[in-house]
Amino acid sequence: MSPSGITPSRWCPTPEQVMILEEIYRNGLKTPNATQIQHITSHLSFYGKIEGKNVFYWFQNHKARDRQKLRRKLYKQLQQHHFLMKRHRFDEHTQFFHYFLPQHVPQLLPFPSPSHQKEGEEEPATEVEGGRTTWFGGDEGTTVAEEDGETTCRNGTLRTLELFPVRASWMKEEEGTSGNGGWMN
Amino acid sequence: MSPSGITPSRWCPTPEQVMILEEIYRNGLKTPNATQIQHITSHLSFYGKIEGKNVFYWFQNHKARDRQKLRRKLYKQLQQHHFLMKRHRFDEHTQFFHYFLPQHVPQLLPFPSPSHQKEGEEEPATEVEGGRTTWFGGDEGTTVAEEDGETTCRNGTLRTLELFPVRASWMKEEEGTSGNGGWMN
DNA sequence: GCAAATTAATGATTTATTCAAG
DNA sequence: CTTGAATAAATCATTAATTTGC
Repeated sequence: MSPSGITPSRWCPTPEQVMILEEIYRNGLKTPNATQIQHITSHLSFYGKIEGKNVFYWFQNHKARDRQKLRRKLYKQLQQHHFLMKRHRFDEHTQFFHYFLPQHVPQLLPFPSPSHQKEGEEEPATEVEGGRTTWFGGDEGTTVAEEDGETTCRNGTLRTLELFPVRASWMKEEEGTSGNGGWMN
Repeated sequence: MSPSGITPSRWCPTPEQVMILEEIYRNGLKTPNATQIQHITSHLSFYGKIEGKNVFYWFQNHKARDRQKLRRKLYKQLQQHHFLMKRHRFDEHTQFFHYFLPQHVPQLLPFPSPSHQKEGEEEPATEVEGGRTTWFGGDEGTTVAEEDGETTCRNGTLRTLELFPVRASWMKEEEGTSGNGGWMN
């Protein structure tokens, strides 16, 4: 590659360029027209080499991956579709409330199968999770510590603890896939 | 510290819990789903009182403040480049200028709130703050057209020369068409 | 050294966006 | 055009660090 000198094979956006593009996108411009592309390009060229097609492709890819991500999320949530029941509580408008709506159903199925790609949308190439290793006890969630009255706020018993498998399989789940199971009761 | 019997009003993570949470985060888990939150919670409960919502909020806050930190950093970079002051001379009579640049670029980076200066960073004192996003709100003289899609071609009043052929389908919302309108250079 | 006063961190809530379905 | 669900941004509130005068 790079036959003549130091010509990169493809556009390498600078952090500023990415940031500005994302901000433009977030502000509502999802598909710029030609004029907009031209102007965005000329402004971004201040931060590095860039041409119109880079901007065009960036918006196309960004929008596509946005939709893809959201669709995958919705798909996973549809897998657990049963437990979308309304509860009426005083805090039902809070963020974490919506997060815990489903009860214990996520445990029924260990996890979404690693090969559950929906039709054409994927790219995850996630290294497959190994055994599901339900290495957590029967703790059922909340407040498992004993109530000894001691608040135990930042008890200084800092010792070299062996971290439990923090790079275990379940952590490798992709970001943004926050399916809502019942983590709160 | 809270004396015995007094329940602290909020979760006070132990150093072990914080360490483990940070380790998990660093290893790539930014938004745990409900099942993951359950697992983390039940394991962290070994080190002290904790419940699911604490884990949930911890990740939310940690991720948000990570982003915030990074955004501040990039903001400084942008600031030293004087991006906000830079304007291209030929922009000022164009559609792009009116509906894109002046209102939106200044608020590209919602930098930290002016009330709380975190780590010795001074307010940039840019006076371009008030404008609310008037993306498509041409209420005054700029009401030439709905300016998405066919640009200025409604009445046949093509005022200036077209820098780009503004007609292609990819301008609408259609991204299936890979044919460019000749804007690629 | 020691608390009151002040400031910085951070846990917990609220508000605004976003996408897509109805 | 409205609504649901998810979540990021912004904000509120409380705890911890620290400064300060004695």
